Amino acid sequence: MQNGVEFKDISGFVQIARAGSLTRAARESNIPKATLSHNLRRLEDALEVELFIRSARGLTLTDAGKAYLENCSRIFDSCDVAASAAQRAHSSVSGKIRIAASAEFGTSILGAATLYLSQAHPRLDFEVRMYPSDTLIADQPDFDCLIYVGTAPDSSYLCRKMGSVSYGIYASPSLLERSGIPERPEDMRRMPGVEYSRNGIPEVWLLKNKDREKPVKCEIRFSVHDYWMAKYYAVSGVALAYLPDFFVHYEVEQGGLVQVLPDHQSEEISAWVIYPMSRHKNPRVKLMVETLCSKFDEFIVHPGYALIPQLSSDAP
Amino acid sequence: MQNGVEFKDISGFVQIARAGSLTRAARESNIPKATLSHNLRRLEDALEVELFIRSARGLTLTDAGKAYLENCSRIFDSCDVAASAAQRAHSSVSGKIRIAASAEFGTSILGAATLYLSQAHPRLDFEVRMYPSDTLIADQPDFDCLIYVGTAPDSSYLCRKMGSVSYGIYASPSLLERSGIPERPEDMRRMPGVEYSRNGIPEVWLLKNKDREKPVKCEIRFSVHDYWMAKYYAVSGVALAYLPDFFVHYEVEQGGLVQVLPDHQSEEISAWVIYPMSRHKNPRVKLMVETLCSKFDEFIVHPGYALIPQLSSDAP
DNA sequence: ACTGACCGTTCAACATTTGGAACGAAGAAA
DNA sequence: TTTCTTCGTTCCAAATGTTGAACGGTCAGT
Repeated sequence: MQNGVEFKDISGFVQIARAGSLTRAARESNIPKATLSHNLRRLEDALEVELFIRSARGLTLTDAGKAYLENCSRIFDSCDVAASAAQRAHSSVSGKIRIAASAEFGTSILGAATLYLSQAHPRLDFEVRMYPSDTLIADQPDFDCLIYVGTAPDSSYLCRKMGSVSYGIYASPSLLERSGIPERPEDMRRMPGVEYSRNGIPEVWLLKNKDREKPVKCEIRFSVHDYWMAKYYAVSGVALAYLPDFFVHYEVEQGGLVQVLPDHQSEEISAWVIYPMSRHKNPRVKLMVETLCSKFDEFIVHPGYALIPQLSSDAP
Repeated sequence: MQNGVEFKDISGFVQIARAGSLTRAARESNIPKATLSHNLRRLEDALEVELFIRSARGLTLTDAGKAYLENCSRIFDSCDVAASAAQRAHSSVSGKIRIAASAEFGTSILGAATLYLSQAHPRLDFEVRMYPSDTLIADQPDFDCLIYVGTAPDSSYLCRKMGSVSYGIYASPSLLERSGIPERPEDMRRMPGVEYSRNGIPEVWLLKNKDREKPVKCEIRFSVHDYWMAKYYAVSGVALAYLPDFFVHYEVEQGGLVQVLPDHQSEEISAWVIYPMSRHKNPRVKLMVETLCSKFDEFIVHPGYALIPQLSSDAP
């Protein structure tokens, strides 16, 4: 490649050659004459060839100029080919989308969402990554989008609210049969519970009734950092668990779990889809985000998996 | 074409992609990291595509980046093709060379030189242009080179000395027979002469003998602005003429002219080949100039044409 | 945990490029 | 002839690009 030649020089040359004069080219392309003149000179110097004969009354292509001109369209074509190849690769709704979520959301929302998208867009592949809920977002470096529940995190990411979830306290019918059905939060004091802790900090069971929200306590017998484990203990009838409603939708429907104090629910907690802010919109990511947000409510009630109550572990 | 993309950006991208990291590419290409980083960003913005995934520990090509990279060599190839096409057209010793000279030199030096070159370089064409000796150089705008005798002219042209010529006074044997052979310059006072004038200024007949140079006068009966006409009158026996030696070489050899006062010659007068100074060397012009300079002495004694004495006009 | 090497980005001083206006040359029109 | 128009080039202030050094982040090896 000739040293110092730039695209603008070549494109300026082509315009001058086509227009037949520097002044006309300047008018047509809205580039000042001075600029075109400078750039043309630079091109000639780099090529070590005079492209035009400067007569007093305008420019005339030399033989070398004609030869160059004939080959210029090829240059632009090859650039366009390369650019559109890159853009096609970037913007095709195909290829892999890397998506991460904590385990409890993964199998419910993500399972349903990716299942849906995989059918709507056959050329889209998925790399779904579950991470323990106590992992920091920053530790998941290479993802296209990530699902997060709670307070919106770090500002170096874009957050979009998908919807909201609320929590309740759930127990298996067998547990309630044995210990009785609590009628007030205080009644749970002596009942066994499973505690979910994130980053070592136990989750507080917040319940709201008639605009008053207050923490509820019970006797913690299990501590886990995975909602699946918490649900497992609840379904098994050994503990109360504080769980997202949608996460136990199926188990409730099947009678494996019942909500304790149904009129005491947590606040609505926002569920976010988070994606790195990139300077160039990626249609794959956009599609994923749009889909998650618009169909959140559908996805949430169709968890892919559920725990079936295991009667064998029901009684000691 | 994408707006603002330049070659340096693309070539920087290729180097980064090949080197695998920005730092390594910077080291290998001696372009600062900062420059590569900026240019890469500019390319990505113009393409509206992310070419690399920025992980903490280096850059990784995206699918789009891979697609772009695969097409980049084509871009450079097309540029090289265009550039070398232009250079070939410029530097081939073929095509037309436009050369100008005053008439008396044209048929002698130029005739021989172009004849020689046309045989040595079959693909070289010639456009030979004669002009009256009193025409200004500046009036000959489009020429590759021009032959000029006398003081070196305008500085906006390159001048190269081919050699030198000297002048003498010539007459036909018949004239000398009638009027007698002069033995001193003063003896020509009453003899008829033909005067060459350039730009309306008569040429002075300067003769040098024993380091003393002085103007010679005779009775001017003809005034011309073309050496061919002057020679014509001399050969016809109606006038003395002050002519370049080489220009009458053939006529002297054939006995049509003899030199009057052979030990009185003019100073050596330089003959120049003049060509426009162009920023880029043209091998055709270079060849022409070299040939004229190196073979000047050969060309000068082989004039293409000569005047044959016409006896019919010898006597009234 | 701490250090050290290495990564890409940012910053600010510096260099280059750009572009409106003025210029000089040259044909056309008066 | 003189004037007018059109051409490409040159000038220089403002916009843009370049780049060495400093920076914040990450990882491998103490």
